[in-house]
Amino acid sequence: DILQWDKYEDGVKWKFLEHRGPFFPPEYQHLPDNVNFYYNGKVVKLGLAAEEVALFFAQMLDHEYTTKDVFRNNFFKDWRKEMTLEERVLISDLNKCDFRELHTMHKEKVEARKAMSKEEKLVMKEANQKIVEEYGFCILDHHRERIGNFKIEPPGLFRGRGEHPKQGMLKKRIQPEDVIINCGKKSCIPEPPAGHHWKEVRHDNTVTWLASWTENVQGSCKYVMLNPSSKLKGEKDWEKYEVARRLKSCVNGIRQQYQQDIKSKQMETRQRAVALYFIDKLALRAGNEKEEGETADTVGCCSLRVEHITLHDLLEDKECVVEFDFLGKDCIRYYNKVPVTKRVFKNLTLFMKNKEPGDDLFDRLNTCLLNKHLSSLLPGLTAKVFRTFNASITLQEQLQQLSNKKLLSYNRANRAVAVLCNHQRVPPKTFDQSMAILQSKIDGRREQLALAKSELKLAKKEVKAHSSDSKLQKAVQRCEEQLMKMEVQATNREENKQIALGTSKLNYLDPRISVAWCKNMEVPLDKIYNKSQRDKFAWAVDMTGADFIF
DNA sequence: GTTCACACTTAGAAGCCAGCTT
DNA sequence: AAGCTGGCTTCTAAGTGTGAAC
Repeated sequence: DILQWDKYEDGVKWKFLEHRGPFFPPEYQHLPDNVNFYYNGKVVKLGLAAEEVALFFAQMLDHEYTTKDVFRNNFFKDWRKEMTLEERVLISDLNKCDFRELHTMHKEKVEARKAMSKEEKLVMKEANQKIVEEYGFCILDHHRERIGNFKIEPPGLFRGRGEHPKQGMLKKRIQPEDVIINCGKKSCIPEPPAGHHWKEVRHDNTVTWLASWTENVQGSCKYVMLNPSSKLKGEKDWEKYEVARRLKSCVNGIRQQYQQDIKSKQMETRQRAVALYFIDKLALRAGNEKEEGETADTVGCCSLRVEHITLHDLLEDKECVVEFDFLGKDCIRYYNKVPVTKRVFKNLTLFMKNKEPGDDLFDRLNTCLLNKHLSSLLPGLTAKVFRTFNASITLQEQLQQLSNKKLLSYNRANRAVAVLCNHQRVPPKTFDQSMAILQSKIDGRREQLALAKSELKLAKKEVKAHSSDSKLQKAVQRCEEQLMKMEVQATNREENKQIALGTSKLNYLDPRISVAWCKNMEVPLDKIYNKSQRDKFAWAVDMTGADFIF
């Protein structure tokens, strides 16, 4: 059933689609009378609009964001737009604003929520479930499917990543009048909230979204779409991995070709070949152009600048080393020292000749040209397929090599992929502390084991009575098992310190590799995938046997 | 060609909660 | 019973890639 993804004519994604429309956050309510905002030491009663935005800022007072100049300036500028004329005349300096009472009130509210009784929490939970039940599902071609993000994003202050020029700007409240509904012609049209109307109701079955609106900070479109567990998303996921498998069968030829292309007389071809070499070898992202000043300064392969690489004829006993140092997606730093072929090295020297640090490394190349070339080599091939392919093939090879210690091996293999894809995380604040605790537990257990062992020895010597013997034997065994478990946990945790495994698991690793491995190793699938991951990969669980090869 | 709009995937942070220890 | 921790969920920003308009 799942394999019928091409059952409709070109571009048609569904025949029937019915849903309740998105769920809107509650309207803002005025602050209680005893909570005050102060300007220049004096109480100022703000109007509804200005007060709401003030509270957004107040809530973030503990966050580093509110100390940054860009954030503060953007916030203040947008906040003033929400003020009445009178408020705007009065409030001209953010430094004279005192939000502390609002901040305290917010923290107390959070505390109060935490301190709720079990019964109260249950009431809340049930109310939430009712909302999910009502708004969280749709009917798509006879199937009831979960919607991913059925809630309209509440207003707040924009939190960009890294040095984002728009951080702190006001993200405005979305009204039904801003929202486009997409549903089937023959379905019930969702009812807008009382007294409101939709911006538009359309019936476009060539797209998969159920509702959309334009966000005011970046001017981009936001969509309400299905959950990853849905059939529609599952089919798309399966297709993605099938393209990657097709790449596997012709990657040798493609590699030979770009090695040849590096010698081309055409500069464009040579740049394309070197870029592809990086994308294949280092799993770099494509690197689309970005509008300057609109977002944080990040790059991918095609948008690398001269300042992002340093060439070393010799570095740490290796010849022809390229040192990469740049900010990638989400401002995650990519730092790597990579020995490359002489030919690549010579070309990079040439590409950098007579250029300033801020100039493009590949001045004749962009992602469009690269992808056009790739799709001529294999239909459906684009730059990002290399990431999927290299991630999945790495997992498969690693699992073959490390087939001894089961779960630890799987995590190691997963980790190798995460390192390749540069999926990082900030180590948890309490990391060192919790490692120390675990270590002391291990030490304690080790002592216990030694004790149990010597007791057993003694018992064997002194008494021949096997009843007490087997009891001690069991104690030793249990101790050993627990010790082993903790040691594995410690190794895992240490090796995972700065690495995020989730992203590759969810987006790059063909789940059929993992399903087949579980079957072969007799490891239960839930040791590898939690509930939502099993739901997302239901298609793979269904179709995969122990003999699957990527 | 170049730009822009659009639709969709990929991403880390933050929030939340169950289950453990103390 | 309270506090902590780690895993899971939610959130939404930030990418990729295509096709139409200019």
